[in-house]
Amino acid sequence: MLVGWFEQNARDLPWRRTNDPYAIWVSEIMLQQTQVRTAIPYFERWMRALPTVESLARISSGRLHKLWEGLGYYTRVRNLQKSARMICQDHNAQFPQQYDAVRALPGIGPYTAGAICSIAFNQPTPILDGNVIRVLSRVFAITSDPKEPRTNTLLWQLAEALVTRAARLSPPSGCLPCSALNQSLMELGATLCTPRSPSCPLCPVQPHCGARQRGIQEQLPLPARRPATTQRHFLAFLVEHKERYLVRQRPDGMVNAHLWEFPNAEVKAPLSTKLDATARKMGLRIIDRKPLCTLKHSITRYRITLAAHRAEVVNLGTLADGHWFTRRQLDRLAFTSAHRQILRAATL
DNA sequence: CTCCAGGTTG
DNA sequence: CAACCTGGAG
Repeated sequence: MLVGWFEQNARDLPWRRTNDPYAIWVSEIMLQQTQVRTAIPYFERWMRALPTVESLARISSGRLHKLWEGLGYYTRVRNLQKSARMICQDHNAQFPQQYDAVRALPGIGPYTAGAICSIAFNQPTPILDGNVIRVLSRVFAITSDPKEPRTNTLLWQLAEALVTRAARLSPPSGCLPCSALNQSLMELGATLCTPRSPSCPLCPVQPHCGARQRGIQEQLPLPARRPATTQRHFLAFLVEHKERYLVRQRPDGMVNAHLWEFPNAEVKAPLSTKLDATARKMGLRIIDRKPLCTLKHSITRYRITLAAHRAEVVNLGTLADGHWFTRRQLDRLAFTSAHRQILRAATL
């Protein structure tokens, strides 16, 4: 019934048009922490640029990060390449099919390993992501915190029982029952069994849904409590000289590692009286005290306000890690979303 | 505007 | 268990 609904209502997504485990792996990594709508154009561009594991293993770091620019969580893309190199070394460039070998690749945890093995290889491996947690919490009316170890174990057991039963039932010919079952659960969570205002009247499972019967579907699953946020303020400087712009690359091991950005510094106060002093410390002088743009963004628990100002160079030696690039060259570098926005504001 | 969602890692 | 990032919903 659920699978029947899925076969009638599945969205036509690019990674559903392939059974190449490499493509399915790439799509699953992109879909970690990322909305389907956002991932689609990235996936299509990626598969054109890097159609095989070997091409991923060989691509330069710069081009690799550019393909991921704007998706966030950039360790994902470095883990993709690290895994591709492991696959070339240890698996003869063939994507492994054993669950344990899949799980051993960096960036692949229990969810992603289960998703790849079930979707690409039709193995009865369970999956439990945010969508499935929501669907199972509601169908089985689980009122305890899904993050709590006992409840989490129960949810994994339910997911496993469902996919195992799907494998056992004699399938209609030409159907991949484990793949279809797991994708059905996720599709239901993504389209009908949504976090807020679920579309219960359209749901194929509605007659069997414990939460719906009790009228508590809107309250499940129990929301996670979130950490307190911290305000932070940054000043960034757009330095243009002879048609070139001053940028730097963030070092390994920090937030947004390997991505490019404009020179910037954290300041204590939002409307900084330290604007000139901050610039001077970096060997720069403010041209226009009116910001080129101000923008807000968040990284984990930090709420960041960033103001960008045009500036000029006073002392070139102070910014040791600076590089000068033309506008055209900047377009080939991977920037964080915040700094890509500065560039857009500057050259619009 | 604020709040929220979301897998893996160290 | 905190850190990682961005886009979308309300």
